Amino acid sequence: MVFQKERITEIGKKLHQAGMKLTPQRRATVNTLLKYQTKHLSAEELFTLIKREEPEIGLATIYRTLDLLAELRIVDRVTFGDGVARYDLRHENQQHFHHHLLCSVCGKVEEVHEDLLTEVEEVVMHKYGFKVQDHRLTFHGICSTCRQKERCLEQE
Amino acid sequence: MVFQKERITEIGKKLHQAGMKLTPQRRATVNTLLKYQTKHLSAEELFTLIKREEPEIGLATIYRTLDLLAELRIVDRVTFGDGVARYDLRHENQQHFHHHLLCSVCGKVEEVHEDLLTEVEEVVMHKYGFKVQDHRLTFHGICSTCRQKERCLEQE
DNA sequence: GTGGCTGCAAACCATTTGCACAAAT
DNA sequence: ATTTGTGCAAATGGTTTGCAGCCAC
Repeated sequence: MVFQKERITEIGKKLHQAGMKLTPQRRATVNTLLKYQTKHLSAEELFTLIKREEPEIGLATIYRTLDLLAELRIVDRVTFGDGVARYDLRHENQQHFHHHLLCSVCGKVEEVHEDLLTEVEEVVMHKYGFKVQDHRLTFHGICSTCRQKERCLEQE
Repeated sequence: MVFQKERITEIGKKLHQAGMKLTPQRRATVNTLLKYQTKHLSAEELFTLIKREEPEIGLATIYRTLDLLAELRIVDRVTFGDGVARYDLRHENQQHFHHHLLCSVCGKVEEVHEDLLTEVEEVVMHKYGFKVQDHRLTFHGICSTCRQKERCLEQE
């Protein structure tokens, strides 16, 4: 990760603008989020990973940091229907939140970074007078890997 | 609601097909879901309402009924980011789940019943090899009412 | 020394589960 | 009789909160 350092500095700036500090705990949290970008980790999972870097950290601090980062729109909270919140780093300059493909066979979550919804949002604006600021889109279905496996089994 | 009775009978059939009964408690639950179709009620909210019809009912029964109805794809569980699950009746013959417009000012949730995503699902299929079975789409933004209010304030 | 930040433990609260009893077939 | 469903109370588990101490400016 070449960009990691600058990304953290940049996040540090955002924090300072909001009158807050980039403490070691927060740094470690952001670090871990960066390192496991597409993994959709829960607070508990993050806890385990962050401890390696910052062994004294408490789970509550992580929740508080994530709340903070969410408010500053640095991360987004996602839920996939199990009762656990997961945290995704918002990509830089990414205006809208990315989408997810949730495989109902293996549980894997893929990310889709194309926007795809510009037209749909036009419709929502014109037909419903609703000014879209953000969205959450998750497709449930079968991922390519699982589909291939299914085909193999059929051929037996 | 003219259609309510037949809708319940139909749901009763689905239950029987799965080897289960349409008990008074379940009937009351479905009734209430029908009555408050677009309200996105939580289990607790449903509990209060269902009690009017079936005062002896326990909250656990409602959770169990909702699980059952969700498995039979009669209702869908939705979450809007507060940690509470809400339950929406799936419309008859509706292949895909409807979308939601969540107003960040007043908190109101509107429903959008047009599909809107057929093209997007094509892309997901071809580019990612992902076979879509269902989706969850929520737009966050400002509803028409709140936008009008904002405009009035600006003019002062 | 004031204000934000932290760790810990306790509290919270939506949901689930165990169990003994009831209803239906 | 066996299976399915129910109400109640207790347990669960992710998340939040209160608080005393800590750190930086």
